[in-house]
Amino acid sequence: MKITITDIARAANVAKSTVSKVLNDSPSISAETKDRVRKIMKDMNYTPSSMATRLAKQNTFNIGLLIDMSQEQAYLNPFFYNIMVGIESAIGPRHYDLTVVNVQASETQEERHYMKRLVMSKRIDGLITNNSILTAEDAERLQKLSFPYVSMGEYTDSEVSWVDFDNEKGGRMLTEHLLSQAYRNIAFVGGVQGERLFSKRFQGYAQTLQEAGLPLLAEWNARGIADEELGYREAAGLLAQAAPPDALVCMNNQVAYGVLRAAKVLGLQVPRDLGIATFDDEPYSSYISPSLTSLKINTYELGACAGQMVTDRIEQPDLQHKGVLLEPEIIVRDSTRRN
Amino acid sequence: MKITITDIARAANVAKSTVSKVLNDSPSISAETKDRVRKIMKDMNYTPSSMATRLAKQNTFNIGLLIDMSQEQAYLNPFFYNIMVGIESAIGPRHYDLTVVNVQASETQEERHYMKRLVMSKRIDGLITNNSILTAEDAERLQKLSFPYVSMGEYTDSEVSWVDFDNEKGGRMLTEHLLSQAYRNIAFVGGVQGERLFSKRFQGYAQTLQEAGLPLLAEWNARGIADEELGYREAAGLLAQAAPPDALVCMNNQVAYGVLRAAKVLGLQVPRDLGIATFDDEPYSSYISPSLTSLKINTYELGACAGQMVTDRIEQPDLQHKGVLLEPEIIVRDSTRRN
DNA sequence: TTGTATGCGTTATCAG
DNA sequence: CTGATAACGCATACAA
Repeated sequence: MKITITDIARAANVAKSTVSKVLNDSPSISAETKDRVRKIMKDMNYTPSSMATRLAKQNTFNIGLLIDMSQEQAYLNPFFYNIMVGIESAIGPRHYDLTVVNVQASETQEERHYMKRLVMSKRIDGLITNNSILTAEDAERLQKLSFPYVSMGEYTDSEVSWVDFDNEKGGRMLTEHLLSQAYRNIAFVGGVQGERLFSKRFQGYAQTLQEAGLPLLAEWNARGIADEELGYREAAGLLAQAAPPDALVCMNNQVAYGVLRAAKVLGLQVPRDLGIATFDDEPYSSYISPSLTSLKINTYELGACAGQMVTDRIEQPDLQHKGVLLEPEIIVRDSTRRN
Repeated sequence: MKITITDIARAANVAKSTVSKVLNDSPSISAETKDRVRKIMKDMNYTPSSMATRLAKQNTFNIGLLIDMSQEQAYLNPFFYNIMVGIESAIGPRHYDLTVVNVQASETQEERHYMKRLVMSKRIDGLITNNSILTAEDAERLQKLSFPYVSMGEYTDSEVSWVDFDNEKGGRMLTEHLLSQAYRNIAFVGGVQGERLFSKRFQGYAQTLQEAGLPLLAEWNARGIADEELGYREAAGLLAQAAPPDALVCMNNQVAYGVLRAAKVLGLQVPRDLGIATFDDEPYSSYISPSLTSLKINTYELGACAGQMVTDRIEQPDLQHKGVLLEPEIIVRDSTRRN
């Protein structure tokens, strides 16, 4: 037997509208009435129905976070928890909830498409996604609806609000650090040609080498899905050459683990014979032996920024789209420290 | 300019109620009418408002997942993503969404208590939480409301539906494995006395030793917050004794990392001089050197089970409460392999 | 300052 | 098989 605004109105001998105004702390209600009604609400243990409020107010105070859960090893998954906490830290205080939604490849079927399920049916007020999920087509549809959304991951194709880490700068930082440690033959391992994430990272690496007047040997540019196996295979190949590299920049930690294994098998001392620096500072990088020099991205900050941006756009619909680049941080550990 | 059920009714020359019945595929509507109305819905790009549907149907098709995001190193956090995917795999096909909610310690304030915010205001139809968040008091309140909820983590205090891994059996499995590798002086490192999780794990360890007729030396039962630092400190202490242990069961991976560090500092060979087996198989256990023998819990399965249970309870309110114990799996790696 | 009437977009209960 | 009308619980313009 649930109690509604009508019950409160009856008990307080006022109109429903008066109770509603008390709920919303309207300035046009006397202090006495407010106190009296509030006391009754408390006594009767009344909580307004969010469904009714939402229908009347035409908003949900709910943010959707899109994830493709079928990609088990996707770029951001190991950091997912921190991202989520970051988002929550930004939207929670503004009274938004976070709904996590699975977007499978099977979603191509009209029926279950998230656009219909979430956006058109008004299940959420705003959307956070990443650029691997949000197609250009969907971005356009969202814009036509002027629906607030933010992409985690740079987005250049169209007018989109996004936040990302400066991967190009990250490539520079890792490479410059290796140069400072007197490594001179530096290769880049992992990453699929054409992939945005790879392109940026590689670009930073390549530019730094060029500016230092060092060669960029084509055969060192190994490419493939960035996992442990690739790291091992490519490193083994590179290090068996006549003039092998003396340092490697790895696309991610998995690749670095593979590289490390290859170095062990070949009897190379890290960091003496081979320097290893990697993108992404996974929680256990420091427990690996030798501990890995890596590029830390503050995933909490990434989420917080995305949450901030999406609520901003909800509350100020005419806001200009913008992209935000966050600064990475290099964590120097044993795998490159040879001074 | 959004279109509603009224627009469709007008365009199709039928009553709103007829359109509603078409939406719900009511058997009392002729096939012709259905086809005609559906075509118009498609032409006009109509999607029903979930807010209105929810208000009318009095349900939300939304499951809440409670997390205390302030506990950064909480037990389940590293596995959070998998748990979430597991939950989604169970509730998604049943058309439920997942809302992740932050429950801070500050929640003690009446105002923002999740009970009011989520349950009383009918923002969700069911709740998944873990036993470190759900107080006995709240459990009782939920029961009085006969609100569907499931605890991840064993729950003995009251009538609660829960799912957990068999931590006692896990303790047995790790200890039995160490015995099979001819270790005889086995200590247990990490865990706070009185903590449910620790008690179960320790119990399995202790019983196995007892059954093998081996002593359980009190001074080896180190206790404290289970992190890397504790692992290092306690292991260093234990291994400096006159009759040091030849194997350690670790409360979690962090502890094991600390133990490993201590062994290195003391110049002990793992696994020859010291066997190390640990609870929880974090993703990078296998990259550690030596790779860690660990107890893997299938976190996806844990989430899937919780999701299954909560939707079952939503759809069958009179279901009996029950507890489910899932089987862990031991992954034998180098840190204990000395045969 | 408070009350009345109407709207939010569906579903559900009856008639017809 | 279809339609009119009343819920669902709250918000809001307009009156009083």
